[in-house]
Amino acid sequence: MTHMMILDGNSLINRAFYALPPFTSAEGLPTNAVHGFLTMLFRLQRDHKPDYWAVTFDKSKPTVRIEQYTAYKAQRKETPEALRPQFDYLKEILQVLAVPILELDGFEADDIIATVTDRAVRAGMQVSIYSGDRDALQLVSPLTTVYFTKRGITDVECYDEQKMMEKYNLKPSQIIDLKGLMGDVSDNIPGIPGVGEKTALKLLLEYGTVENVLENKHKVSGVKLRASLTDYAEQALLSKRLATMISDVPIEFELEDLKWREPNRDECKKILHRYSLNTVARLFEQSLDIRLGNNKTSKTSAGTEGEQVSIYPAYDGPQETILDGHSWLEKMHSWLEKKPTLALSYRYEGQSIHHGQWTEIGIYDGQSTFCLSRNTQAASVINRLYEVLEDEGVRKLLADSKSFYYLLLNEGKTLNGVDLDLSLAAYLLNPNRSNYHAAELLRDFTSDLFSLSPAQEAYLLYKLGTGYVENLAKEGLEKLLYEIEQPLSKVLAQMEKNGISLDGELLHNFELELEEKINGLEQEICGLAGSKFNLNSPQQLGKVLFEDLGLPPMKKTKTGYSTDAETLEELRGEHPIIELILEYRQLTKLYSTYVKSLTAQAYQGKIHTTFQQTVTATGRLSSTDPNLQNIPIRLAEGRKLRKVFKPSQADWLLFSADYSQIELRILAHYSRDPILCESFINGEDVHTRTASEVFGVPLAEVTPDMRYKAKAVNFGLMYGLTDFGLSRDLSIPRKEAKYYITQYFEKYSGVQEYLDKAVRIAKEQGEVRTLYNRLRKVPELSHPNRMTRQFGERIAKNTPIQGSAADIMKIAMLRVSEALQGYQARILLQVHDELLLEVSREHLSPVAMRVKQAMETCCSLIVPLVVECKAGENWFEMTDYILS
DNA sequence: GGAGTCACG
DNA sequence: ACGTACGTGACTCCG
Repeated sequence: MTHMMILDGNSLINRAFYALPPFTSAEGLPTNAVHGFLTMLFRLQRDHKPDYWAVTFDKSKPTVRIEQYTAYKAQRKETPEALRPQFDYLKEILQVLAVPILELDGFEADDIIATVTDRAVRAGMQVSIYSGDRDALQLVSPLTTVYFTKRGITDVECYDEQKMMEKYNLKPSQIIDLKGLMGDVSDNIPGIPGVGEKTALKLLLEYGTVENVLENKHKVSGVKLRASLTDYAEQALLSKRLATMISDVPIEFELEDLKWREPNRDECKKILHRYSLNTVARLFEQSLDIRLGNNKTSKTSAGTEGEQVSIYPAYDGPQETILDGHSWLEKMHSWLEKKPTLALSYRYEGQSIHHGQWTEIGIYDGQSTFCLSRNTQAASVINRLYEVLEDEGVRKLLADSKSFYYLLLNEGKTLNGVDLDLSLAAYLLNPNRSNYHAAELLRDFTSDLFSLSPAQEAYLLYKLGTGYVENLAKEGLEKLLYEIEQPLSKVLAQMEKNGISLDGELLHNFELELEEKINGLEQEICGLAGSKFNLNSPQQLGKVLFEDLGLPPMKKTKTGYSTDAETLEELRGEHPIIELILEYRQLTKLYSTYVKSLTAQAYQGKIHTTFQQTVTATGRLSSTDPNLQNIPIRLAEGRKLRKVFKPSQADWLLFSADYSQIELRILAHYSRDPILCESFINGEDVHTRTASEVFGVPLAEVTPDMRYKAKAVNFGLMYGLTDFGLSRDLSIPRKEAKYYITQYFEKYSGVQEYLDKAVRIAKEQGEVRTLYNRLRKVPELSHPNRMTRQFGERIAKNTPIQGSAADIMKIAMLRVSEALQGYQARILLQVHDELLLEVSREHLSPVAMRVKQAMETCCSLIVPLVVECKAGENWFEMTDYILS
């Protein structure tokens, strides 16, 4: 059985510190606790050979339990001077040892242990927990054993269910009841005064739980005890809650992150000797040898070794079939005839997909696996392969189809007949994963991860697909996948391939201009400050402003003074330097993030971004390397940068089509609020109408300021508006903000009802859905921390809106892409609610009409969808394009 | 690698 | 009393 070992770092390092005499490294650093901990760790590695392991730590941030009970752990002594730095030494060493560390703000090591245990047990693993804290005993189960340090640190006592019954007459789940009654001095959990271990155990033997004890308190013998049970009932229940480990903390990790990995032996020895841990270093080598040696034997003689067999199967598919050129042609001929489903995997060379060439393609055809290498095959075979790939009838299953489309586009070929893209499928099933690469997806599925050949990978993807298809059906995600995401990846690949052209000369001029201005500002600012310092360092800037120049600090960050634009804006007028710094910030941002990076990333006059289809939790796309979805527009200086984006050919134009107020329209659709719907149906300016409603004045009397405020309310709505947020954004008192919100919801009561309902249903289901059934789980909604729960509520309000807008735009892109067939026009970029195209002048008129039409009709809401079109010589000079 | 900052919808 | 609007990506500093 697969075995996971979890060590409670805090608890064990404390034990080690007190158990060992103080000794120090050659440099004089205290190392006794580190020594003790590592000795234990290596002995465990040697004797138990974990398949997975992790060390958990508390973070210094307040824990969730403080919220419930402020005295929690209040009694705890300060960490001794000699122990404090050892946490960092240990973490540093663990990193080199390739031992995973788990910690999370706001949660104790215990909670993380509970969470990891829960996940591991669900995955069928056997878990051993090492701790000096008796709390951990609540996790004991048939699959989970707790090792409790007795004397010293390496001397441990093993607790399973039987042992607990023998020793305490308790089931694991009753540990929290025990704490609830007797409390815990070290954590300052009160329990019931006068109730110690003996009484508590007696009560629990009879009544089982705290609740049941309290219910039957009249039956309990002893006047004093009965009185205590009455007086401290609440306190007992609270104590029980405090003692309960949280097994669903939002810590991000994959079980596979915790897999035992072989560390770099030399690096490990080096760092251990640096801390003068020579004995430990010897133990390390010994334990590593045994761990590695054992690994080998368990692989060759799985089953006889017993313990070390993974729950996942090792690769058990067909051996790769080797074909000569002639047999390849025959095989591919038969595929074209019989139309099997092919699972594909691919490898490529080159720094990125955009300049890459595929090198190997692994194929599984339902019976045999193959691998085709481009270098060793004749052109005739490769060309035949392209025929297979382009054959719509030969269905394909693969991961990250967008990249494969792109690699084929590089060859002037394409891919047809994609049945299942596993990356997209996995994304729809859980958009919160961090990684959707083939290798990563297969980690859920097989223990053989390191040396998969393309052929083996293809076979495993095929098998993985079966489970995905079932789950997609269960979650109702098939249409979204097959009709939206999968076809879209082909459109995206083509957009990336198209790229967008840059005016290199103009860009260079920008660069020179900015350099000059920035240099000037730098001089001026240093002059005013009276010293030379690094303007890019918020820390140094804070010191100059708030210490040297004595300006009043407004906000603080974790690390010091805040110097963000909002803060500086308030200080404008206090000192001439402020204005210059704001300008410096603006210009350097333009320079380094945009001008410099675009210059560096241009390739033959074009920029090819990557659209990420599996990144956001809401279903939006994202754009990277470079990000072309955040090119400046709001401020005039930045906006000018858009001049450098131009059509790729003479006599072509850029054309943009953007959805007007798509998110508010979706809100209108969801809520069916009469006023909001009427606004859109009548084609009113929605912010003006909101202002009129909120301020109670006729439409004609709405002032720009009123409209501005109403607009902020409308935006805020979709994010889960708070008075604080609104007041900050509008620089108005909170009371005023609150008043607007109240007014808004009074008028737009349908919106309020909808948002409340959205949260209620999300809480019931633990998830939210979009118009096209896109799924996002929201575990935050049932989180013990209030802040986290409120965050979950905002997600529940926002995701259906943002996500539905994303769905609609994706459908629109498919429709637009079809509508452009036969025209001199290409889609270049998508910026969430805007599509940027390039089109020949000649075809501008019909293309504009078709694009607008496609976007406005691709989804039918109870309010109209409206698209606004612009055209121009570059992305700056865009003027409204009125359809004739 | 995290924190701070800032660009976009 | 506390910390606070949703979703992203990139650059710079600094330990």
